[in-house]
Amino acid sequence: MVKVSGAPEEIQLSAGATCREILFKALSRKKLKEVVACKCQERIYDLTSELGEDCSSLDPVLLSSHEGLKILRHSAAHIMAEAVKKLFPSVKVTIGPDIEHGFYYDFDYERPFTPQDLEKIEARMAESVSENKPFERMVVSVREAQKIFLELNETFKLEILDELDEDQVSLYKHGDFIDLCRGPHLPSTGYVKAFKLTSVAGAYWRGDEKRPMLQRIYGTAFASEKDLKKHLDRLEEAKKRDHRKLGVQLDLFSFSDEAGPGMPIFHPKGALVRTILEDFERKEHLRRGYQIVQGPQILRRELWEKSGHYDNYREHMYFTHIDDQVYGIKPMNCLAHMLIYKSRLRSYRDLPLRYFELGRVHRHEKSGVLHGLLRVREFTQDDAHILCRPDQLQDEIIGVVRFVQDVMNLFGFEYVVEVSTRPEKSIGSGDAWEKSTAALTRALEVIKLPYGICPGEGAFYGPKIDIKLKDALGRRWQCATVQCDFTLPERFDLFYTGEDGQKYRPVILHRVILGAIERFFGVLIEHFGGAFPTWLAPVQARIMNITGVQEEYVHYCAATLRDQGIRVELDVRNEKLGYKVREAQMEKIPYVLVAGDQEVEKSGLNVRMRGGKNLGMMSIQDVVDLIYQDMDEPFKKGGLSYRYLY
RNA sequence: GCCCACGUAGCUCAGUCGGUGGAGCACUUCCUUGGUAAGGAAGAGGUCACCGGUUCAAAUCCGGUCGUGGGCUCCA
Repeated sequence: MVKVSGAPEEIQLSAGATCREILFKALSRKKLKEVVACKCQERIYDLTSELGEDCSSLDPVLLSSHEGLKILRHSAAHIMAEAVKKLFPSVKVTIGPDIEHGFYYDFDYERPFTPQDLEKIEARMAESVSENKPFERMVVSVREAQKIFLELNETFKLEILDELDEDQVSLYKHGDFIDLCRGPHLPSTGYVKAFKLTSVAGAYWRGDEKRPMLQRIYGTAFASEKDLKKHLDRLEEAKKRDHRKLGVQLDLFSFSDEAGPGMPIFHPKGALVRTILEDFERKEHLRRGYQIVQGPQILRRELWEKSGHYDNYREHMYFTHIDDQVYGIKPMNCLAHMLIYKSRLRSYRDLPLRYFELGRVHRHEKSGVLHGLLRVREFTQDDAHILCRPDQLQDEIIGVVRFVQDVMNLFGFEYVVEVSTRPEKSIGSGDAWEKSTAALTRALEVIKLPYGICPGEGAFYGPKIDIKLKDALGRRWQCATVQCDFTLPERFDLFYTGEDGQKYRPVILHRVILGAIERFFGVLIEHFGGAFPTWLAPVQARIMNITGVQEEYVHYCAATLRDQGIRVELDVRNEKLGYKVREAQMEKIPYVLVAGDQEVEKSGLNVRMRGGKNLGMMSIQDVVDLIYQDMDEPFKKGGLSYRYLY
């Protein structure tokens, strides 16, 4: 017997029955139309699959569900591959999975696809959809599959087959297009009601830059035109939040061809926001037992050799010469911190030592990866190195992760946590890697923070916990990170004197909270859509007069607010009030303070909040208190306390 | 670094078949003194990213360089 969720009774399971047959008995015709696959014990099957005897409960997978959408997109990728093969018979197909917001398929072809090609492919796909061809699943031996793909001259498929361990593989066929594929797929092509090809891009075969460059076509597909339109509208919305666009509009920062790519230039308002962020960080670090330090911008090459950077990180470094000496411009801040530790003997009583530096680093990032403020060549890290005894490691990691949580909550960020393990190019013993990886995961388990694992993604000197934030388009960017390092203490021969008078090696944690101020600022702009919370807003209030009569009064008001640390601007231009209000609104200034004759008479200001809400007239001191309260609000939740005043 | 697309005024964008470059906003001046998202008029503003080629003639066609965008790879 099989229990089908959503059906009133259990269904008799006859040998060789397919999912479709069982669902046919269990569900209404109307509901059945929405079903594209079924799920049994966390595995998803095609409707045409036969159910095993052990299947006791069956979940229909609806087209509108997350899983249904993935199947739809994967099938759309097949339909695209079919269309491409028809239009360009000499292409070779490779792989084509569904991805977060759509799908792609990589092709090997003698020339790149043009936007015009995409239109033709889309038209061909539409034909295939209207023919409503069934997807057929076939299970064959690897040998048979090899024969088929050899005949089709699909060499990439043969390569995949060679690497498979299984004896049997599944093939999917719709019309005359056949593909090696695990599935599952839609019952037929007609289910793909709404799709759009979005872009072409180069992509290396198997993501390896030494292998051939393939042509990747990206597309997206939805269960209905309405959903597709909603998605495209969301993309349009996201563009408005793009930090590069807002950076120009709000006059926060710029890039200049003359200065060079990846070199951000902070304008007064952007520089003020980051100054506040940095000021907050300095105070918060001091509060949490860190010590502020500062190292030089360039250090001798020999020191980079000693640390291992010269061997492992050289291609990302810039070098310069002083007299006959080669100096490396720092891409990381650790070196000087090591020297501070070494500058005197350390006792076990001194540990942990937490050295904090807002360190400006330079890294030679490949030209193709630069991206607004989110990837630049010069940036400032809120970097710290914690030197501690092995028995303190656990608590220190927990302290850092808690710090990250507090700060992310302050801004209201959602984040993803990942543990990255040993990469191919790395230094240190296997034992040290294992120990430090375990220390990281154990810390996350202690504070019950869910995490994923990224195999081989660690830094060359140790494993790490990464905390990633999303930008307006949902792309993930690494911000906070905690990295274990058992090798730097050895390379620098760091030690402390233990209780017994013997020498012991300290352990190092490299860690950042915001990560790079530049990147964090970029993500922050997108997170708030440019409307910074009052404590961070470069201009907190704009004061404006209605006519020239009140000009002297608004100058007085501005001076009064400024005296109490409020960041105010004055707008006394000969313009109508509506015009001045509109401008302040577009600049996303939290408070508009208006003075007309009534306000002058009563020594008050009329308060309009960002977004349009009008609070009416208040005394000047009440306005100051209101803004103070607004500045303090985000900190109350987390038990933090901070106010930037000048 | 690799693949594709793009580069016109401070910003957003027109510019046909190759024939001495346009609009809106912003800016300056003048008029207007107006109560919560754009009052009116006039003016100024460009080596069409840069270099080279084809042509009687190039923003426009071709090549190169630089930069930007979307990906790949890499990473905070």
